[in-house]
Amino acid sequence: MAADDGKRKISESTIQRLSIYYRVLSILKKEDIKTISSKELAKQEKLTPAQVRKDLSFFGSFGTRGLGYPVTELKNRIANILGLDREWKVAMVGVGNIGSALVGYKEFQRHGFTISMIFDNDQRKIGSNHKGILVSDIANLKEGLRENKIDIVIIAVPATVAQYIVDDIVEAGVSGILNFAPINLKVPDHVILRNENMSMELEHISFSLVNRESITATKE
Amino acid sequence: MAADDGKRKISESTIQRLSIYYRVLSILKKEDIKTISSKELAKQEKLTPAQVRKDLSFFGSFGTRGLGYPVTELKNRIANILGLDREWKVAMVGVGNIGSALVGYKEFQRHGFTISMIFDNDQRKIGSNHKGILVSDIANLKEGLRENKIDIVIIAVPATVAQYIVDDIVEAGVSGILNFAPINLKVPDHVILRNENMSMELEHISFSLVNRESITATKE
DNA sequence: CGGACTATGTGAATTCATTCACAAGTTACT
DNA sequence: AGTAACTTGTGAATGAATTCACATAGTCCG
Ligand SMILES: NC(=O)c1ccc[n+]([C@@H]2O[C@H](COP(=O)([O-])OP(=O)(O)OC[C@H]3O[C@@H](n4cnc5c(N)ncnc54)[C@H](O)[C@@H]3O)[C@@H](O)[C@H]2O)c1
Ligand SMILES: NC(=O)c1ccc[n+]([C@@H]2O[C@H](COP(=O)([O-])OP(=O)(O)OC[C@H]3O[C@@H](n4cnc5c(N)ncnc54)[C@H](O)[C@@H]3O)[C@@H](O)[C@H]2O)c1
Repeated sequence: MAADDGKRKISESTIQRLSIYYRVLSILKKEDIKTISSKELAKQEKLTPAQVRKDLSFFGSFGTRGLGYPVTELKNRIANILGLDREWKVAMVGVGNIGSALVGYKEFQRHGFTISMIFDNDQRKIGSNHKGILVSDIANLKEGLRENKIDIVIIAVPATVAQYIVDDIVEAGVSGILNFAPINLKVPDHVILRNENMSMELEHISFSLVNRESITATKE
Repeated sequence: MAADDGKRKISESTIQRLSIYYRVLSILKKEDIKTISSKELAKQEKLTPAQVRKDLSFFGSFGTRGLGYPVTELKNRIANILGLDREWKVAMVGVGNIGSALVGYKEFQRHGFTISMIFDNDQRKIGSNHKGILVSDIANLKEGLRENKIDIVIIAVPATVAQYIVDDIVEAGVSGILNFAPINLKVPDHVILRNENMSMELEHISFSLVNRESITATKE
């Protein structure tokens, strides 16, 4: 039977959870644990066993009844599903506060995302080295992305210029974008765009705090 | 009728969207636009008008039929719902790569989140200044949080020590935590914990890229 | 002031996601 | 080999979120 790569519709949340399983499995593997049941896997991350099994079942059946899932095998299989069994070439655009923090982030490399190019428009930065990567002139963005066959671009420039840059990135044929600017970028349908908006996370916290303040609300 | 603060169950996604509406409304206000319809508001962010109206309807009815929503009023109301009409006292724990980027992030301040304390365990950093904030010794974490009545803590320390620090934070009575370490932290039910996991976002992108590669997949 | 138009607010219908519950496969032990 | 104990994989049931569709209420302009 051919590789299982139909066009099933996988929900956003299932994808998120696959990442979570992957992380847990990596740890289990390091601890030299050979198998894990859906029950255990679920407990670690406050999910339900049924959910774990259902998520995995979308992609095949990897477990052994009565025993559980083989850790290493499942980890590899999830890596394959998530596309972590290959190297992704990543470029960073904007190497200011957040950009330079991210360039040095080990976790990316560990999951197969290699940042190999950096672009900026600041003359003082262009030509300099950041963690061993030469900062290129933003003027060369399109050619640079094409020549280096970049798969994914991380946007870490001010919101005001982000759309222009995204347009170039799309024109250069890149179809994966991770955006840190707090703005809704417009991209064609075939481009995968994800946004990381930290203010929104804080706002979620403040909402939750406000809407449960009653717990401690002793009048005055 | 008294302030509308029942215990309705608002979905995660509605809360996220409120943040989005808030951002759009802020821009509209700056552009001096007085009213906006659910249709327009939806279009800006690729949502449906019905969804906008439904989201807002959970909290009351702010619109005018035939006209739309009054921008300033709605913005203020959402600010109130999200708890952005007050100041939140925030502390940063760990001022390395990501921690120091975040300390200087203007957007937080603009939404009412004021970072007023920083903790670290690195002797070279303790006592120094980061964007005008004195770096305190992590040993003083609990007292510091209590004395300064910190509402929310941002965790930007290595994953290996994050849980210990969270335990202290919880003991200190803080009930909002934004975590950047790629680890599942355990907190009591009354504590609001949100995780920001950037690798997961990249993995989401690679998953999507792999699962639609067929589009450009001309065999070799 | 009246009629054409516009847009809200919301039950009802639908779609999507999670949980239940159990038949069936595997282990482990005697 | 037989049996007790586990745990998967998955349809069916439930629950949650989104979308539909329309009655209702306001605007706007001549
Ligand atoms: N600082 C944070 O912690 C943080 C957190 C989340 C999101 N963000 C967002 O990330 C983006 C960058 O934030 P920052 O704090 O790093 O800002 P920054 O000003 O420190 O960095 C921006 C960088 O982009 C470069 N740049 C500006 N215009 C450019 C252009 N046209 N082409 C190429 N490069 C250009 C600048 O030279 C600078 O190096 C902003 O959109 C911000 O809202 C920042
Ligand atoms: N660098 C990034 O772009 C990035 C992105 C996302 C998430 N993260 C996560 O954020 C965390 C920090 O990453 P980083 O790159 O800033 O690392 P870093 O090593 O640059 O910074 C960590 C800081 O925490 C301090 N620290 C260590 N142990 C401590 C303790 N017990 N008490 C108080 N402070 C302590 C260190 O002194 C240092 O200042 C990690 O968990 C990392 O996975 C980093």
